[in-house]
Amino acid sequence: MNLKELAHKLGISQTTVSRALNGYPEVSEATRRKVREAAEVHNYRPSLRAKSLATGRSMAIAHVVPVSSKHEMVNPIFADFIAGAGEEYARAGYELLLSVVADSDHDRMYRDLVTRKAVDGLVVQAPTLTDNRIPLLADLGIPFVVHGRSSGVVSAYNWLDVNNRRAFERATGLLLDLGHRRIALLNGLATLDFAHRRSDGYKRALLERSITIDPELIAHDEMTENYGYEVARRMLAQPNPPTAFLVSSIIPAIGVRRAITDAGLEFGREVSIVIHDDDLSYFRNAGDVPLFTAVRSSVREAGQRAAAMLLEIIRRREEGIADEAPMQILMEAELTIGQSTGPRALSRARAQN
Amino acid sequence: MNLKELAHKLGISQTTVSRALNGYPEVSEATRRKVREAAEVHNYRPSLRAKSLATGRSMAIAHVVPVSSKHEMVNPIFADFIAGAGEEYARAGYELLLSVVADSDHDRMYRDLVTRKAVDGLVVQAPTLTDNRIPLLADLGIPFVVHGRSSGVVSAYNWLDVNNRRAFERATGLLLDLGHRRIALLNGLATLDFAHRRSDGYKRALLERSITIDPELIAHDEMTENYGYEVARRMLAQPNPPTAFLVSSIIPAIGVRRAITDAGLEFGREVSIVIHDDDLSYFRNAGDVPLFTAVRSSVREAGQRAAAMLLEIIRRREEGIADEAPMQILMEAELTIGQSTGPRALSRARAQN
DNA sequence: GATGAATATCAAAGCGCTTTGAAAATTCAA
DNA sequence: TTGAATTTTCAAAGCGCTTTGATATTCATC
Repeated sequence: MNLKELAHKLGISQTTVSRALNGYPEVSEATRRKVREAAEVHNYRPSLRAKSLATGRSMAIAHVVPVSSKHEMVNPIFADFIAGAGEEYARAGYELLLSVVADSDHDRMYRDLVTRKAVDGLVVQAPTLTDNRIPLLADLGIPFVVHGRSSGVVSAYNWLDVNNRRAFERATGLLLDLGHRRIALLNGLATLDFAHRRSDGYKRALLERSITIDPELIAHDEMTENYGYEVARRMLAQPNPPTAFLVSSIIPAIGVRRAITDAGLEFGREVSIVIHDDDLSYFRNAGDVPLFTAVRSSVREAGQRAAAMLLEIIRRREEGIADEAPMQILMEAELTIGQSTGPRALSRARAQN
Repeated sequence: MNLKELAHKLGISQTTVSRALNGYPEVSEATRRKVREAAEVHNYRPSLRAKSLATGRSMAIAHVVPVSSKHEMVNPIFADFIAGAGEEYARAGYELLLSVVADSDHDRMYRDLVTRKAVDGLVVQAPTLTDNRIPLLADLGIPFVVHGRSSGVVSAYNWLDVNNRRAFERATGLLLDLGHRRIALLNGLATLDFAHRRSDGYKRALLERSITIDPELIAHDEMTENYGYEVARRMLAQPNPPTAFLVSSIIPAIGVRRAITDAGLEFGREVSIVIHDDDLSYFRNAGDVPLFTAVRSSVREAGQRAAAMLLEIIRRREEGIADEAPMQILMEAELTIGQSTGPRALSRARAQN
């Protein structure tokens, strides 16, 4: 059933049917009701393709999720981010186009999506230190929002980010307050911008207390469980092992915990952990006293808000509202104390048994 | 730059340009080359919307991923499944449309996607025991592939599944061979079909050895880390605790492991675990001797093969090849021994210390 | 009852591509 | 050299919708 047939069936022009269904005012309530009923009865839905060709809008947003070219991995936190964004898109009648693409092909992918007019807007995930996707998209002139920031990009753009520096500065501060001096940082991939902001926060807190930074205690990699395990195991076997770990995600933190217990040490007593908690739905760090002490920021909420921001940008552009200052949201992480942290005094005492 | 402009620029008709770019034979090599070059220079890409309207194909596949309505969770294994499928789609020039929708809205979503002609095919995820999406899609007459099966659906349909029954029968058999008699099963949501097949395999293995099934040792829920932890903790505190756990995913298994060590028991010695391993990229159960003994089947490969199957079905339909028997692939899981299993004799001896 | 404004409907053009059926250009055989 | 066969190109129709500009209808006003 298409528009033509429906109009014919009703003995009304296509114009009127189209207007009736799209809520235009220049159609009488009587006909509007008749049209609505007929559409319902015959289960009529306008063809998306025809509609988007006619309107010039495709009512779709693309998320290009990077797949690590080395390891062919796709980060599970995207699942929650996309769930949040998808919710918002569904509400507004947008579709979500997902491309899983090796980092190296991102440029071509974005260019393609834009020049083929596949989508009305884009979300950029996991920006690197100087991410050339940002100038590229700005150049292509399509609305986009970055989840995170790219320190090396000077031009202004729309982004939504967590205050990673502050979060990690606070987390480090907490461990310092507990007396820890050898604090390991298990960070994400060194190419990613957020990892640098986290390092910055960590280092700033240490330097403020005049503690020299030991590069041996800093690791960068894909945030898998196994990475957490292997690095923690190695570090704990050192002559002067860390008494605390700051871990960029709950997933490697699970590995760190495993390494701690494997080494016969007591988690949260002899060795402390603070994590960045994305509030992943399958890894809720919940409970009265959650397992991990954490700086928490829901990635699902980030997805939802990034999507809302993008839709707002698109709306404004369509209404011809002049491009004002770019939209930028900085979310603060909240610190919650769990079972994974304790004073260093105790841990040293125990370790000396 | 659109087709008309490009054709005008070349002083050639749109027809010829279109044919040249789409590789039709009725165009001379000389003009084809000229057209290709010009397209390259002016960065011309045909508009997806116009193309799909003209051809009737939208070159897109939808995956509707269920979000648990109770808990608003989205399963991280979809990330890997979709990565596998996305790879295949990209290769064939298809887009992936992702809808994250509460179970209750699936019907409407599917109906919408089809009647609005948004996609050429669909993948059905996480089928329930008698999943009404299958007859619905068959009725709508659109190509689709089910990841998993639905026991209550009698009509034939295209699916790709792991032999869950066999896998769990083997896994249970292994634990029985090791002398375990109290074996707990931590399954997925009871509404999902795969959970029943796994239960079946488990029960069959027990009954074959005349071991009565203790419903107290069977749990069903969303496969989170916390679920594994809580259930295992409760079971281990029982008067007659299990000596082994069969766990439906590596994620709750991590929780089970936590409960075991929390209880002061030795993982892999006093209490054994066998998992179903989806080979998730961020939770690789790898190494010379992997952490968990597992029946493994890569969900990423499943995604890739399901996508390939769907594209083949679409291809056949387009070429007017008569609808033959539906396509069905049953993948066998492979059993690998890890550090998480040991004989019961030892575990009992230890437990009695 | 005539006039103008407001309201309701319509026919037709256009979105950017593919594809059909016809025409033009080229090749080949006689 | 000519006519048929073949190859190459083209103009125009059509995909299913929205939207423009025009027309028909209703209503209030003088």
